[in-house]
Amino acid sequence: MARTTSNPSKSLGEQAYARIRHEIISGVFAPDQPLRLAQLQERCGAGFSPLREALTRLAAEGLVVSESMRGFRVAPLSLDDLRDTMETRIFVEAEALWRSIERGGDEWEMRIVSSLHALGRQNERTQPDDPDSLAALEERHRDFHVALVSASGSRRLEQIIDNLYLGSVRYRMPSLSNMPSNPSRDLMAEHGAISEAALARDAARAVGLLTAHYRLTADVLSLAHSERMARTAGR
Amino acid sequence: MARTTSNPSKSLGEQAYARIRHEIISGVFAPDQPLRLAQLQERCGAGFSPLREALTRLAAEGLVVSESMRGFRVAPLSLDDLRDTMETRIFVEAEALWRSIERGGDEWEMRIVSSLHALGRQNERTQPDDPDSLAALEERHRDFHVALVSASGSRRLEQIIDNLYLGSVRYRMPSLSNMPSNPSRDLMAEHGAISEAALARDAARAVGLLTAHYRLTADVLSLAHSERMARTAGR
DNA sequence: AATCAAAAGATTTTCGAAAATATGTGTTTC
DNA sequence: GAAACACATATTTTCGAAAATCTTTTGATT
Repeated sequence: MARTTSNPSKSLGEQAYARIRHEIISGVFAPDQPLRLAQLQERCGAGFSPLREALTRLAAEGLVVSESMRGFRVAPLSLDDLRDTMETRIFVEAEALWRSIERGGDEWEMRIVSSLHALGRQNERTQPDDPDSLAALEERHRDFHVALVSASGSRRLEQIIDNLYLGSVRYRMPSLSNMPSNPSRDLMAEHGAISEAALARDAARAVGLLTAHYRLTADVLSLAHSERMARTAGR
Repeated sequence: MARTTSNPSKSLGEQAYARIRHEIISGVFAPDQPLRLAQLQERCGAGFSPLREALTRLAAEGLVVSESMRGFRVAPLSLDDLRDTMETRIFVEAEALWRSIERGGDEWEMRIVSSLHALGRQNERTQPDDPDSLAALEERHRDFHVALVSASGSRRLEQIIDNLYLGSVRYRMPSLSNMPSNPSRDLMAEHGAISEAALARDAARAVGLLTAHYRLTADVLSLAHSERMARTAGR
């Protein structure tokens, strides 16, 4: 079979999955937007079977919703879901961070240091109007937070944290592009302080700082989401 | 199209998903067993597309694993996974129970009382050699534990609890059928005590009892799993 | 006997036509 | 005008053949 675009040694289903996933996260597909097979077939260059497979998988992850015999839609966003997701992240990641501080070794410390460094570098070079560099920044940001909790010793907690991150990232992406440089907030300082407390094995302080970091983020995103909803409703 | 078996107003994909899910949980398909499309096609009477869709969904839920270009297998079981899953259940359900005790109203209390009652009834009439009644008992057991934490107010916690239950139920099913009546354990008494503490709004006691209940279960299941592994390895 | 290559076989993955279902439009009836 | 029905269109869902890929067997060579 002739691959129209490229051959990254991945099945078409995998490619379609990755692509649709990315386009939902980055907002190309808006919340609640119907995902029609014919439309995706053209866009992804794949047949029905791999597309349905990709959508089913995304539905299981919570990025799309599927109604029997009526196809798929991008999963909706809501203020309630944002708050719930962020509070649950705090609850789970606080525990995972605590355990990581107790159990983490050199590898864990190295991962924190290096991911924090990479986050800072990407932060310097990111242009607010360049979607690619924003996506890269988000990736670094995720890597840092994953690194913090990566020594919990629990595969299950890791999976839960992954899924909760996925549930929250869609609220952040539009904020990133609309808020070039946040005035009253020094994100790198917050990240640095968390990292410092974690490496000093001060679990209580690290967890407190992480919690505050997420609560602040939740507030910022809530505001941005509400404004976006108000703007969209008036169209 | 002529449905060979029945028409429960569900798509073939849904049917196949429910069936394979049930057969993995109940042990018809053993851990690590390859799931070949041709075999499933015959057994489920569905074509490739709905079957792949069902398997993809089960893979996202963690019941099967998928290797690119090499198909699907039933997800393996392990002592580590069992321990991790049960400890994570304790962590998450303890929080959800605490919140439910704080927030639950009449509906929550009614749900606990009625599901406990139904669990007791099913417990009386269950025959250890009847797979159907064992499945019904497991269903009642699940309903009771879901009821306990059903007033947490967090959709995310509920989803996590659902998924963790799914991750642990496969370890319980074989134990149920091999241990007709557990000698040193009165499960109904444990459930009754948890229910009592929850309804009395004694959060600390309820959480303590629930934790002990799950720890005991984890120990029993660990033992049973180890014995099963030893027996299987020597064949 | 061990090693490797090519062929044969088995299995997964993809495609597009056909069936099943949902949605929209117009017509009739009251 | 509103409800009810039939028809036409749009969309999802399913099927089975064909292509792509992996696995095993065969056979030649050292």
